[in-house]
Parts: sequence; C-alpha cells; structure tokens
Amino acid sequence: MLKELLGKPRMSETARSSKGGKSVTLREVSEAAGLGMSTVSRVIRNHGSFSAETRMRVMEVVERLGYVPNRLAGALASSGSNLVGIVIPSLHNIVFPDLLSGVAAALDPVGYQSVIGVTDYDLAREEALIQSMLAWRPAAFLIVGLEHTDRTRSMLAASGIRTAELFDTDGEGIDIVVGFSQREAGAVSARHLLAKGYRSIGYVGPDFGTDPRSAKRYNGFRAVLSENGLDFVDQELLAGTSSTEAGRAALERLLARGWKLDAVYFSNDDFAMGGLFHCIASGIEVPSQLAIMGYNGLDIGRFAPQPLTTVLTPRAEVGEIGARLILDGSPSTVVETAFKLVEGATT
Amino acid sequence: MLKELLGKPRMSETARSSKGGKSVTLREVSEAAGLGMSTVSRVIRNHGSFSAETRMRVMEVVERLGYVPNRLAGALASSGSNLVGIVIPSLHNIVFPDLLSGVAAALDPVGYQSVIGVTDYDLAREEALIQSMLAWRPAAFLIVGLEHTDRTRSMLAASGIRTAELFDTDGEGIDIVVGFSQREAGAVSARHLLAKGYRSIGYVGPDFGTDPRSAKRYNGFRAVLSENGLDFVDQELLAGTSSTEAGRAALERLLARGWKLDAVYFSNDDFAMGGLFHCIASGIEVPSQLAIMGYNGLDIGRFAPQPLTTVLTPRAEVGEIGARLILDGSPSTVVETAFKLVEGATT
DNA sequence: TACCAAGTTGGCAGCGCTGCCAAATACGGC
DNA sequence: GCCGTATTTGGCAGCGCTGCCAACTTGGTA
Repeated sequence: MLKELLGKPRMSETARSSKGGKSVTLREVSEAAGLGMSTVSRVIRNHGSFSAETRMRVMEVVERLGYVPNRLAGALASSGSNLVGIVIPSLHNIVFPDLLSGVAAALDPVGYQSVIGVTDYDLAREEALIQSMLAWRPAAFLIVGLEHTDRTRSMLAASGIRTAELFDTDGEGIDIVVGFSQREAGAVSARHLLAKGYRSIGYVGPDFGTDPRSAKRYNGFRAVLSENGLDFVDQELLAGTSSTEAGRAALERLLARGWKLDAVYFSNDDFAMGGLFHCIASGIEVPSQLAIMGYNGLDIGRFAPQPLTTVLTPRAEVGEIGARLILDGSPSTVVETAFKLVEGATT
Repeated sequence: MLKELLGKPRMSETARSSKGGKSVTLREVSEAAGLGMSTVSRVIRNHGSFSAETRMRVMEVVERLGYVPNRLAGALASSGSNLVGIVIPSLHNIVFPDLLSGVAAALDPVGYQSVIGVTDYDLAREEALIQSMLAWRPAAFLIVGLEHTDRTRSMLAASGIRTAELFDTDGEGIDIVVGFSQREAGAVSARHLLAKGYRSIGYVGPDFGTDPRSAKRYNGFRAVLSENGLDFVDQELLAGTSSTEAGRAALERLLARGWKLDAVYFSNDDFAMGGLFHCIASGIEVPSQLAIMGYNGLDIGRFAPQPLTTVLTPRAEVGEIGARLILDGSPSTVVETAFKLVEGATT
C-alpha cells in the first residue's frame, strides 16, 4: 500500500570490517582461569557449589575475554532450552501486542526468550510454524485459540512440550487453557443492546472463516437475539485486516442498503471506530439515530470524544497468566478470566 | 490497569497425559531406513546428492516415526542458526508491529525465525537483550535506531553477526542502516505548518530521554522554526506510552496554560488523535481555531472524520529491506527510504 | 578389458556444553 | 592426630547433528 510512495532506495556503500572469527569457548575460559571446565560452568550458571574466590577468578576472566556462553551447546547437552514459542494470528490487532506484553512480563524476569510466529489466521501456517519451532525444542508453547489442525494437535502432544491456548474457553483444550468464553462476550453485548431498547441490529465483522473467536462472539450474540425472537437485520462480512478504514466503509455500505437499523454490533473496536467516524462525518447522531458497540476496549475508543461502548478484555493478563502457569509446571487446567462491558456514549 | 476488573481466576483441574519422552533422532531414522546417518541427513536437508529411491525411503520413515530434526544440534554442528534477533523499543506503537510484518515477509519464505525482544526504550535493557540473544548465535540482528550503549556496540562488533539498524539515518551506523532522517521528517512538518501560515506552534511528545527519534524530529522541527525567527511557544513532554488518552490530556493542559496557539505538532498520531478528540469534544474548531499535525500515518488518522495531517512512514518496507539486505550478505551500507507528508483536514 | 568421471553412500570426529561421578580438600569433634 | 562429613573441584562421556573424506557403484570410453 505504501510501496508506491517510496522512491528507489538510495544506497551508499561503505567498507565493513571483516566478519568476526571464532568466539571464546568455555574451555578457553577454564584454561585462562586455571580451573576445570565443570567448575567454570558451575560458576557461570550459578548452579552447584564453588568458593567465593573461584567465582571472582572466573568472572574476571569471563569479562576479560568477553566470553558469551553458547546456549545451542548448553541446550543440547542439557536437553532444555529457554525459548518459548509464541504463535499468534496477527500483529495488527492490538490484542496481540498486548498479549505479548503480558507474556514478556512473565518471561523476562526468569530469562526466557520469545520466538514469535504470525499465522495471519491460517491454521495451516500455524501448523508449519509450530513444526519448525519444534526443531528448537522450546520450553513451552503459547498459542491462540482452540482451533488447530489435527496434525498441530498431535505434534504438540507427541512433543511433550507444555502448551497454553489463550483467549478462548469455548471448546476442548490440549493442555492449559487461559481466556474467557467468546460466546458469552457476544451474548453480553447482545443483552446490553437489547436492554437499551435496540431491536434492529446489524453486524460488521470479519468473514467467518477467518477468525473463530469472532465467529463465536457472533454466535453468542445471535443466540441471545434468537431467544428474544430477533435476528441480525443485516450484516457486512469483511475479508482482510481489521481497520478503521474497513469498518467505516462497511457501515456506509450497510446503511446504504436501506434497512432501518437502530444499532450495529462491530466485531472489534477498529471496525467500530471506523463506524463511529462514518457517523460523525455524515451527521448521523450517535446513539439516537444509530447506536454503535465494539469489542476489545481499545484506548482510542475509550478516549474518543464520544467514548465507545465496548467489552474490555484482559489481554495482557491472559498472556501473563498463561506464561506463568506453563513455566510453573502447573497441571493441565482451564483458567477463566473476566471481561467487562464498558458502557460509553455510543449506545 | 485492568487488574482490578479481573475476578480471581477460576481454575478447574484436569488430568494430563504424561510428559513426552525422548524424541526420535537421526540415528533412529537411519537405522529404520537401513541407511547411513549422513545420507539421511542429506535427504532431510535436501543438500548434497542421493538417489530418488533413497529420498523416498527416508521420507517414508521420517513420516512414520514423526521425526523432527533437532536444530540445536544442527546449528551447533554447523555453527549457524536460522534465528534472527529482533530488538524493538515497544509493541504499543503500531510502527513496530508494522516493522515486524515487513521483516516477516522477508524472513518467512527463507525459513528464518524471529526471536523478539522489547526494550521499553531502555538502552540498558537493549544491551541485556542483545547479550542474551547472542548466546543463540543468531544469523543476524535487526535493531532500532542508532543510539546504543558502547557495550552493545562492541558486543555486536565482536560477535561478527550482521546487524541492521532501522528507522534512523541521522548518525553513525554499525553495519547496515535502513531508514530516513528523523530530523528531516520534523523539518518537513515545520515547513508545512509555516507554509500554511501558522506561527504560534506548540509541541506534544514524549520526554526527550525516552525516544531519540522523537527528539530528532523535535530538533529538526525547531531548527526550521528558528530559521524563521520562531520557536515553540509552549510544549508538553510526556512520560510513558504514547496513547490517545495521554495526547488528549496533554493538549488540554497545554491550552489551559493560556498561550494563544494556532497549531500543535504532536510527535505521533496516537497523541495527535487524542488532541483531535479533545478539540472535537470541547468544540474547538480544527483547523480554523487550532491546527493539528501528527506523525506516522496511522490508518485511524487517515480515516477519521477529519483526516489527520501527518507524515506517512514506510514501516514495513524498512523492516523488509533491512532483513533482506542482511540475509543477502550485502556489504555495509546506508539505505535511505522515502517518507511522505500527507495533508489531511487538520491543518 | 582396463580405466576414469560422476553419482552415491557410510564412517567418524567434532561443535561447546552439561551431568555424573570420583577425587581432592577442608572442617570439626573426639 | 585421626576419621567422618561437607564442600570444592576435575574428568569425561555424551547431547544430535554436520562436514569431511574415503569407499563404493555405475556407465561410458579408450
């Protein structure tokens, strides 16, 4: 999209110093320190016993030689890495950066590192990513949702690597599951709109094949409508990334089709903000002429001139809890976290 | 922030199948196939020569035993991993997820994996992250900006690992540099506002210690003001994450101080959207009473009811070019990419 | 028929580190 | 001064794979 406005990159070459040679090894450190390799290794990992003086000596040499332990070798020898495989559908939905922050909060203090893969909501790609991550023998996997290919599931099971599935509790998990019911999140939204008296409700969201969680919210919402003898009056299903742009255009098309809607449920706040912008731009009074409801609790929605009614989800917490449980060696379990409907001024 | 609205997580324990045992090794595959290890290894890496029949036989056994090569061992033996260390300041500024997408576009097709670290704009943390990533002997590093601790610089140099520094060309790079002049981006913004006739300009941005690139834009902007015998009339420097909320509050404070401003330059679109929202909410006419200018070219700004004037930056491209150059073994170089001022309706 | 090049295959020594075990040393208590 | 226990240390065999080299097949060729 931006490609066209980039000039041809201008290059200016410079000389570059030679590629570095062999790096310092444990053996070299041990020789320089006049100690055995095992002793040096113990000091470096701060594991096992050694005298204060030995420690001193090792540290001094490590510093002087600029020794950097090789974890490839370490992990191979001890059969256990400190890498955690994280597989998410996208980085363009703020949910996932938030999730990663939570995960980092749990991982960093204990020295684990994240290997991140992005699936673009493609389960086959998820399978491929997990397979190649498996080659690094990560300490754990954090993945999103409960929908996976059979092969993904069996690879994970066969590997014996602990796995946390995040963000969704509507279904069967593999090992640890942390999240909340997406159906219920949809249902709560529906109840809110109904309680406010809206009856002609439209829907804007990604097409159903894409995001299973979105589809579950849709179903949860619709189930409540149905209990009340209603259904969505009309809907716009969108392919591609969630964006303000797409949401704005979708609402415009929806309204152009002429149904008399009094509210629209957007599957997330990016779309909803686009919808809200459309209303502001075309002079549609919100919520008196049209109510708007989103999902996620984005910062931008909450501090908009007219705060968006939405469902605030504990993204970072889900990530943090998931990471923590897995590293703590918790037994398989399902952790249900809360979410919260936040009433703004758009409903 | 969200903690208080989380209930105590509800746990429900379940039995879990035993942790997986030893995984299948190359040797086991070779024995099962009645071939030598080297041969099997060649087939699996598709490297070297072997007959079609051998290939068949190996594949069949691999499939049957569910063999997953151990890259720890592979990388150790061949001294070269396919991991790329990526170190970014934050995930909450859309710039960086965009960057990661670009990087992934270059890395995925060639089977490299990203190990990602987040510094929170802390150079000491950057140093620590790079040091621990070094232990995995990554194939390359992608880092942000030209400001690093001396130790970071010397570790990178000593390691001999190729490094691309992204997003900024105002300064001396270590190896490969891809980006554009942040000073110039600031200067262009200033020229735009001056050309539009604004003279009393305020600034809202992160405090200067935090984000060097932001500070460079500020300086570039100010240099142009100065050439015209002007300076910022007033400014609000913010600690913490860029957010709509912070931008909105900052503009409110700025205006409350009573200077007669006719424009405000925001160091990014998140802040700028907050500013715009404040104006809309308090009935300040934009741009006739107050002009607003941002930076980044966020989707949400471009599709706001009143599109934001901003500077569109080629985030994904910077990442993609950086990753590609590094993997292609390009010599040290500086690649200057374009950015573009996009005039919306807020100036 | 002998001989060579090209195509295949197997053997084996590491890559750098950790885990285990044995050896060396230190420290008390009688 | 001797012995048992606790603390420190070193040696060495792998972890699973790749790189190198030698060995073996082929199928032509002189």
